[in-house]
Amino acid sequence: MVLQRRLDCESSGYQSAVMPHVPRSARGKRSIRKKVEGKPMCAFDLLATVAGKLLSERENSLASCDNTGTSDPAAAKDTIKQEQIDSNERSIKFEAFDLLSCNEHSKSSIATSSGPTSPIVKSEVLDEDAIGGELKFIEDSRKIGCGVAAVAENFGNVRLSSCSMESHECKDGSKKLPQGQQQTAGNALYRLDGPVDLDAKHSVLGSSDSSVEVPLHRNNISRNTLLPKQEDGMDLAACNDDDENSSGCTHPTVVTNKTSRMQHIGDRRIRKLLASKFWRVAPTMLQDTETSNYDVEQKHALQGKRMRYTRQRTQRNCSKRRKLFDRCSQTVHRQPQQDKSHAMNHQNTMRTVLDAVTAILGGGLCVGVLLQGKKVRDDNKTLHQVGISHGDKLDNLGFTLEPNPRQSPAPLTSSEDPNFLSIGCAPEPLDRISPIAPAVVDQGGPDATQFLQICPESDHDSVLSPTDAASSPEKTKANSLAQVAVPPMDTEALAMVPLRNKPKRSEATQRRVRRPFSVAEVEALVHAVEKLGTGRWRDVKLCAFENAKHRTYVDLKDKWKTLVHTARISPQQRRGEPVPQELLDRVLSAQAYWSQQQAKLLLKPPASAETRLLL
DNA sequence: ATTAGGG
DNA sequence: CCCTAAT
Repeated sequence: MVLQRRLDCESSGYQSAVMPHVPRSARGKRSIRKKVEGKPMCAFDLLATVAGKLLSERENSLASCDNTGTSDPAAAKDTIKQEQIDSNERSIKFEAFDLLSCNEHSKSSIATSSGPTSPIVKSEVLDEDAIGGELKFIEDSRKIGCGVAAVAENFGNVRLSSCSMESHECKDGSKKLPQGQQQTAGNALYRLDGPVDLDAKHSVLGSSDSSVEVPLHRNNISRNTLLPKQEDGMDLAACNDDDENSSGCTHPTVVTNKTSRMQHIGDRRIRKLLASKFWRVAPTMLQDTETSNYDVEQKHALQGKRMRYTRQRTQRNCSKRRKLFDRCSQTVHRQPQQDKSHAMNHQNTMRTVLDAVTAILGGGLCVGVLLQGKKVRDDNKTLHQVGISHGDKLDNLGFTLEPNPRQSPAPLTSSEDPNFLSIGCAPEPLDRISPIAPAVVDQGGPDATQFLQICPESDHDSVLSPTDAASSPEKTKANSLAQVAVPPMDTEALAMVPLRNKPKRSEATQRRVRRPFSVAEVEALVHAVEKLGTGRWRDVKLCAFENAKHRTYVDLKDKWKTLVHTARISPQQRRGEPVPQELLDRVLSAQAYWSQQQAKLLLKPPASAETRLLL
């Protein structure tokens, strides 16, 4: 069309005006971190406390009633004893993956006492190329989720202490962990979906270095959970709060806008499926007692819309489960991390604990916690807020058991969707590996070669270039291996243990994780808008962000909006990664130009015929 | 599904 | 980023 011609950015006559800064209320939540003193009790501590009491009591009652529950707490105790010896301390440092993936004995004991055991699903994972020669393993999902129970069962002897998500905590260099510990933090995460050999695991823990295990299943994690798929050697601790979506890995490349819209839509539809199906799995793996998704953000839950839920695809899943992870799981516990760990523990809410216990009990029982005789009502309160800390005597804690009104058995949906696997195993959907024409889309503008196509980040950080697409054997390999339609165990799946009877907001919609635009992305956006205009966001998306799955056209439109705003305010008022002034100037120019064009069109549409002829 | 705008 | 109305 007429407007398609390249924009001449010169002399738009627009002068940057310093606009009053409008504070954004929505911002900064993330940066608010409570400072904690003392030793707050974390969710798992309380969990162990309550669960221990509950389980022992339950056991007693079951035993008296004669049952088939041939529980074998001995095994669990053995394990813990060993740990105790190793640690040579009064209290045991227990890692999240220990809790959640330990021995089967405890699991079976729980399962037998609370109903039929869940069907066992296996996941097979292989990811060699990306990691550089790692092992393949098979694991039983039933091994998951038993640790808490095991610990709880043995609570009489053991006191748990746990810690927090180190790798997600780091926000800047100052918070960086020493090298060795970064590794360990990574281990904690990766090993969550790793083999379930307790002894071996502990030996690893005991040693100061365990680099061997670090890279395990990076792909799986990155897709299913939070860790970004990066080239190996990625510094876990270097990731910021948005680690799982670090957008800095955008690799713009010259590419032809070849993909048809049809394909685009189809792809999206598949991703929708993935997004929705994925959620049914994790709960199933753990207990067939409770289902529904944990509602993380109540605020949005009520207004949750189907589209909103599905649209966000894996990314959303990531963030959702990530949050759960933050609440419920921990990672390696080491001296220098104690403070931070406790800070995180503070954010464990009562609900976290209660839900976990409830899930463990599995029987239709609802657990409540009594603190000094008074029932803790607000589940959303932090343990600290409620007044529970390590300093307190555990005697102050009590519990209640109530019949659970709603017991909805989880549908064991181990998806049949072959694509389902691509989330966890396949590095890339096949439709993304299509060959790419060498031609460059441009009308011959001066910076034709600069036209950017933002490439997928969340899935595969590599640039989608012809060479890249050509040499990607791991893709087919991963796909071929992806025979079992079950996502690999991952940290977040484990963290999904705590489930709540949540009638409304069944979708548990959650805000997407924030993924700031990189300069490269801005560049691409600006370029595309310069060419296409400000009213064709779908085209902009297709043109410059075709492969950036996490950028919707709405995102691009919004980004443009903020870019315009940013360009108009003084540099001092700007935040985040600084955008080159040159880009901002182009933003203003393009904005002015296309606004003008729009105005012209509105003013004199009748003359259009003649105008076209002239042009 | 897209676009446009307010929040 | 989210939410929605209007296309």
